[in-house]
Amino acid sequence: MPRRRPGRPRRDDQRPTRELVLAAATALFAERGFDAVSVRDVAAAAGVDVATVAHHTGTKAQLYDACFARVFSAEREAVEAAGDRARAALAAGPADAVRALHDLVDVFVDFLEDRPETTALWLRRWLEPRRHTELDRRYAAPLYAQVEQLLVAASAAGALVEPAPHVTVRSLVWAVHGHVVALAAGAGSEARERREFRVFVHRLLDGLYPPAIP
Amino acid sequence: MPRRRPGRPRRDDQRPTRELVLAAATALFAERGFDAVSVRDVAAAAGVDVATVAHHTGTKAQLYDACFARVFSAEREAVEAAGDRARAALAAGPADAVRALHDLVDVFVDFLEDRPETTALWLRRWLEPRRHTELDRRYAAPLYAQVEQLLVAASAAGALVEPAPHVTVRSLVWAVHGHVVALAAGAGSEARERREFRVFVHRLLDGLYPPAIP
DNA sequence: CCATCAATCCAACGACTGATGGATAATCCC
DNA sequence: GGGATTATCCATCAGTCGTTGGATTGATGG
Repeated sequence: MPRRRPGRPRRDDQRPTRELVLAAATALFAERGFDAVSVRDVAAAAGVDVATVAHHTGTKAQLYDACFARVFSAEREAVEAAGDRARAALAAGPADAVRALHDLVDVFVDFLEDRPETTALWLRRWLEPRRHTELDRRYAAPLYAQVEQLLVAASAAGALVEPAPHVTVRSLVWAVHGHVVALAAGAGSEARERREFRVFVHRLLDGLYPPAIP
Repeated sequence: MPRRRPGRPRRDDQRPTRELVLAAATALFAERGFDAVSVRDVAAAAGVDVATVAHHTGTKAQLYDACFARVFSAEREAVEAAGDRARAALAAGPADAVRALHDLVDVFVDFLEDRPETTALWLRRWLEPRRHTELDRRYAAPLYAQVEQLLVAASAAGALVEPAPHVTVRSLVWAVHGHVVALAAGAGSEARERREFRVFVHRLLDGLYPPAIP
């Protein structure tokens, strides 16, 4: 390992240092949590010095927040893009709306399956008593509202009263998180688990909110 | 605050010290997690010295494990007691089996609503990459198997093929955890949230596995 | 070519961590 | 009563933590 001397190397030859640090920190925080990761760990994983981490991302808490903002923004963008497609289908009629709802949920499941660190960070964040209110407002609430709106629109003649849509959406999201955690634990065939979970989700939607057009 | 001198006070006048320490540690670990709680924090919360904590519960890791064993054993006992009642009803016929299934789920929801620290500890434990396999084997798997067995027995003529029962049970459990976290976040009326979540759960069961006798 | 600035590393500070050896006092058993 | 045991606290150790001041090197702009 060539010891790098102080000064100013590493520029333009690869990704900016800040991105290196954020990627390394995200992986570590997702795996071990805030308190079990030291800034020195992050620095070592990124191949830089602790002071360089501080220079680019400030304090440890700010680094943590930056990781969250990065991951959750990606999630929200993916869901909102699918939401736009769903809203377009909504105008076409209830049958298309039902299909759009299922597509939206599929996008969400696909996203979290491909990026398990998102689930890990979500769960860790929910466990922080101070943070999760702000988290709910900035990321969860808009996402939930989108699925909820689609749920109501897709229900038969909009006559949806119970179960309350927000409860259904929340439970669905948590079921996905549980699915991702189970996948990470690696019990059984992964492909089969993925398939069966999708069956569950779609049956759940159809069972709770029967399509208007059978 | 009367400074206690060394020696041997506190016996028989209240709960044993070990129980005091475990209760304090459980509350702290559930709220902040393993790494954010120091042994000194636990000692202060229990009103004893750090060395006393070590004397009764060993190292910090052993203390953590003791808290888990205590909480999860209580959970398993509650569910198994309800499981026994359910198995008794099972012999009476499919209609009673359906009711027994709903009762079992209600017991589970009640338990976690009353003891939110159980959910917090579960989630934290799932996030530990090394631990959750053993956790799954010792606590989760038997619990899941019990609900799963009841699910199959309660389904119409046992013709249950999909969605796979274990996926349903896992999703149900995670939905309950999400419900408890949302309750802790304190959004909206708590009584209403509890009621609506129960509606959701029972509709889910009826929708996915229609009772044999309508 | 020189002044300015950005990026990096080294070294260190004070605070806190988990753990433990040893002193002290109450209880138990004979 | 007196030794043995148990329970408690005090003091301290070595290690790690997050953070920062300052030195060093390269790029940039005139």
